[in-house]
Amino acid sequence: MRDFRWAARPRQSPYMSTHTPSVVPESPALEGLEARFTERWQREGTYLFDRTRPRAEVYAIDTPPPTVSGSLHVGHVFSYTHTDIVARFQRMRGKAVFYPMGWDDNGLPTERRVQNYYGVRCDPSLAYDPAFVAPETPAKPPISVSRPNFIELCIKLTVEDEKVFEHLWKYLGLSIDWSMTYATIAPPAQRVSQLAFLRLLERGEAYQVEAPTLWDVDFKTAVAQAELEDREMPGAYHRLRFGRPDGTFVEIDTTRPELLPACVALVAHPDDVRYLPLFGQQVVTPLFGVRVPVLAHALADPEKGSGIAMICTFGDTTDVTWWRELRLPVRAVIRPNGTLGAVTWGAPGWESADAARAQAAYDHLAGLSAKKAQAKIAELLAESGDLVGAVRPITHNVKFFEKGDRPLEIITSRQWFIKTLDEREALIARGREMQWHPEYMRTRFENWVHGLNGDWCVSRQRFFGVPFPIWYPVRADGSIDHDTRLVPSDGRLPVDPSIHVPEGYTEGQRGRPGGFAADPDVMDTWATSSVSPQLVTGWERDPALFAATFPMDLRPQAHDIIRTWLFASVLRAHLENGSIPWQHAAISGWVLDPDRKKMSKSKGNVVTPLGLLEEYGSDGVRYWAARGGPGVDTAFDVGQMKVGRRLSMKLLNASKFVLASRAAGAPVSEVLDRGMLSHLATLVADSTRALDDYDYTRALMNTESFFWEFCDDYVEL
RNA sequence: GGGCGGUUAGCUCAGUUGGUAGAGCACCGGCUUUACACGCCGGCUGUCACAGGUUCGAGUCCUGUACCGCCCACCA
Repeated sequence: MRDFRWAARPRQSPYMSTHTPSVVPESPALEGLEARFTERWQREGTYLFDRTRPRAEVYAIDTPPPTVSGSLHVGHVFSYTHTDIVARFQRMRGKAVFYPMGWDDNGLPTERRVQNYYGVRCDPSLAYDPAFVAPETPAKPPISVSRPNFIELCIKLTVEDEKVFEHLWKYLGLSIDWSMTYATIAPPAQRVSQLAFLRLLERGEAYQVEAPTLWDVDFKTAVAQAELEDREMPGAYHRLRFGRPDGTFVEIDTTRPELLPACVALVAHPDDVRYLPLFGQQVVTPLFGVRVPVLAHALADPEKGSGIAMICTFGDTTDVTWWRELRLPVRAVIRPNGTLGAVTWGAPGWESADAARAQAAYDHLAGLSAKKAQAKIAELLAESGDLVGAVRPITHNVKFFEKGDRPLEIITSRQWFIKTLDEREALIARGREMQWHPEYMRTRFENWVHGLNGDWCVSRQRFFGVPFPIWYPVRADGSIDHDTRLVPSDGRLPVDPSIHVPEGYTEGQRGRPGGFAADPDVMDTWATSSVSPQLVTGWERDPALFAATFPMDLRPQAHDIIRTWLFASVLRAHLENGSIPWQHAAISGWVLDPDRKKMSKSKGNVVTPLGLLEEYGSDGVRYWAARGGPGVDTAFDVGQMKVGRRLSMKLLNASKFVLASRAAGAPVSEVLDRGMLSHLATLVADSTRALDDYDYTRALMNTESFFWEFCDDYVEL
């Protein structure tokens, strides 16, 4: 009990105030409590962080900044309630709780929403128009606007979205310090993202390279391994025959015959006796007459298809591995928009035994999407007799960008990467420095780190995000010297290189020979949100605050973004600060609908949270949320919210009774009283232990059980 | 193919070192006119997914299987 005495608190209890007369209402009600307490907490600064306290007395929380352009759903209410329980517990323990809120407004979801909401498209080639005003209703056809204008609209809309979120969080009763709110697109966040990036660059931990990259053909941007998902898609095996020097054929199976013009080799397993005689020989591609070598590589699976595959630049990530390890040339046909580009057969790199025939065949394909080209080339191959047997439909997993609509392609492009592959063991060690709630979530982190197969691609060919603070000199011939980087001094950050000018240059030199060119890309949304611990704790901005709050205590988040946000945050703190970003990672589960499916917008089963809060009371909904332990997926259950609402009413009524009948200052002598107090002491000890262990569910169960006994037995007696 | 969770009353879930199966909701029956009908008291409900094993004793530990969910993988 001693832990809960009022004197131990840094400031007034949120629940008692000398400013409010302690009049016990005639008939207590839940209605209106949210608004009343929101107002009072705001007025009294109840949850303001006390930055005079030393690190040991601080509990710092790295709250997830919700994507404001996304929809609010009960999943948010669920997990943010869990964090709030921890925050309130730590506050009761006497800690100064550092509990800021952020808004994630970067990225594709915002761009998509702005495009639809205003009827605009971003055209980076246009100049900024200060007089531009968005139309009242979405323009049709969409108006093209410059990147700065587009970003203005993104900010305008996200500000509105943030108000809706803030109202919900306040109504829900989250004990956040609203004076420290940040937005991931605002200048302070941009500055930290850019500064941290420049530090990576200085240390050689970020680099730029032109290489095959996973690419979304609709968004026309590179994407990272962490943003991939597999989807089951119909496909079809096509068996193609390649000509051998002796006039016979070798047959290969492929699901992507449209990449035949991009074929650079055939490959089979080195131990595959069927193909031993072929290794080192050359074969000729059908239709295009390209001579390609037959090579051996252990990744080729003798069991799959005919056991020999064509390597194309690039059909999938295995092609990239083969291409790299077997040192093959590039013959790229897929363009960034997903169509087959123009090719001059017979030109260097496109040598053919029969260039005229190759050109004739290819002209049927040029300009088509991969899907249409596939059907067309199947026709052409059938006509030429090079398609063996019938096409065999199958269902297989195809890689998609998680927000994308068409399968990913692999396109060679210039991208920024952060070194991760070399850090794998160090990251796993960092993961072991942290405590995970529940513990088994650590395994997911380790599995992900072990499964990394490349460095982290952090550049995106998009508009609404943090730009790379980089320019390049333009050579006398007008080409861009990507190997020389012009970087701004720290004091100028944040910069937008498409608006600002590198030191020593004038705007008139932009894009001119002898002048400069801006890096056109923005950072991946995770590249910016992964420095949220540094951003909120005042890294390189407020040394005293940083010393008092970093490394932080808690990162609460959902398990589906362990591979993205959590992983990236651990990486950034490891590289930048040589430490873990937080001591504890609390991983919340999902809210499942009654059919045990994840509640999601696409399934149309999302319930608006504010409506629930109004119907059952914030306390009723929080009660339901608190029953879902760390990591545990929890069913959406209004029955439990009703129980929570009843419990809240009971609490008010019992309080009314006790407050109306309390005896002042009398020593406790009755056995009945002493027994109750003894049980209470045990409850407090157990609950404190449970909450220290992030087991708020157990604390709730025990406390609720005690409370009912208190009412039904002790109060009745 | 690899990994991680889960499977306990009609529903939602507890069950901390192995010691006679629990709560809430729902259902049924009573009660209650001043804290609370948003209440109180009582009752009904289980091959603890399945099969082996360890043990005096297994919901709990071990092995395997099935199903559900999630994550991952170099599925031509």
